[in-house]
Amino acid sequence: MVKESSVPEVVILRLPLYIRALSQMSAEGKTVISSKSLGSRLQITPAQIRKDLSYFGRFGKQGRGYTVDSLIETLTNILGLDRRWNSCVVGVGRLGKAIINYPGFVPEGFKIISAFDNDVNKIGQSVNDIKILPMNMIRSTVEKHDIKIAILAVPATSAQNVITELVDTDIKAILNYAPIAPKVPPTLILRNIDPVLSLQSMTYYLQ
Amino acid sequence: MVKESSVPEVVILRLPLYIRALSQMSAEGKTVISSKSLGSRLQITPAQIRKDLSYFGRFGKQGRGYTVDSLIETLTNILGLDRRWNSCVVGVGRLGKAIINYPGFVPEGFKIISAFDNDVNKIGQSVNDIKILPMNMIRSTVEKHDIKIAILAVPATSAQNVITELVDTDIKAILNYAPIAPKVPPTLILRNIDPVLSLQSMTYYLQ
DNA sequence: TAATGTGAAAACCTTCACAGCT
DNA sequence: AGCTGTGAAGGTTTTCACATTA
Repeated sequence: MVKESSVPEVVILRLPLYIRALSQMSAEGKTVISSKSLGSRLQITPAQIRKDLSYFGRFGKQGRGYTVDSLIETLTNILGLDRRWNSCVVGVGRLGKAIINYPGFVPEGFKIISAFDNDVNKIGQSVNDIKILPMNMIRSTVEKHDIKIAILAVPATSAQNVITELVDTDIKAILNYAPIAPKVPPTLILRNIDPVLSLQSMTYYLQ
Repeated sequence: MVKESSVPEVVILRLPLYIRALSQMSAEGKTVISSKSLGSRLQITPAQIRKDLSYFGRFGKQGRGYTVDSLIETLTNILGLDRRWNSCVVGVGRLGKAIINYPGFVPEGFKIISAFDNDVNKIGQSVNDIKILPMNMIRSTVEKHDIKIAILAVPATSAQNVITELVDTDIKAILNYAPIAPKVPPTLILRNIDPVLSLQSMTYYLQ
């Protein structure tokens, strides 16, 4: 059987964590760190950090550790975070508005270009200088502005339908806030943000 | 070595998903389902569902499947979702307000009882009928109202400090929205909601 | 017949432990 | 001396496959 990629997904999920911790350390004036010190900050074993990094190359110096800034650069590059990723918000209810407005919600590099909604009263209005467009303009807008990421903030009841619409566009990744487990073709990247699931599993350990 | 619990955490994380899908199916009028049909709705293999359930008992009937409503009840009971869980929001900025206001953000059984902030201008005000209290009242309020869950929506810079404060109260679980990997004692349950990490790992697959 | 429940196998991920480099 | 990079070991999770039962 052919493997899509040889890097485990769990490893990819940890890389942004490394970048974040390294950036803090850089801000604190550290120039070199060991896997041990990075690990203790993140509560991850040093061996795991070294193993994770080893999937991509050999970035450390034996006896010394890693150069903070160059490791940040390397990881940023691996994840493709050295480019700008245009995104859009679909669904401009309370949640959608909060997402568009929340400063630092969307980090450097992720630019929200447009917002879509089906509510006739909302269309034409602006949120944080982003004009709300009708849903039927998604396809053309996505194409025109090279939007690759959709942030989905519609009610659960319409989420699957909207996703089916999105599949038909140039959107390549969906950050889904609707509390459903949507079906997407394997070519599309999907991440779910689902605080309710987190709450509902925590209680098991509280009894 | 002693195992804390014999049920893998991944299994616990999937149970709320099962409840959700089963509830939908129940609403659709289905009374009996097989692991196959439940799995196809959630894109999980039937074997995994059967294995997961087998950690807790034998709930199915060979040749038939599972009774939807009784499985919902069983899982709800296992997770402790048949009780009410009092919670509080710490940090009433834009995000905190959105959390308090968002309908269905907090599902049945999770009741937000109080909100805390350190901003003198906010203290005394109400959001969605919940009065904002000063931080130094957390300890007593949590005790008084039997609050077990804290939803943390403070800025990243103060998150670790607030968590350290929370550790000293009767709070047993934290749903953390701050973009940090906080250190908590192993007695406290922690779940992080971190959309930024999700975005930053998605891009790896978009290149 | 149709589907569960479950040991055993396979796949996957983490940790160990140490050779090797600075 | 100190720390990386990495095969190998160990542990965990998923999948297989089938005996069993309604």
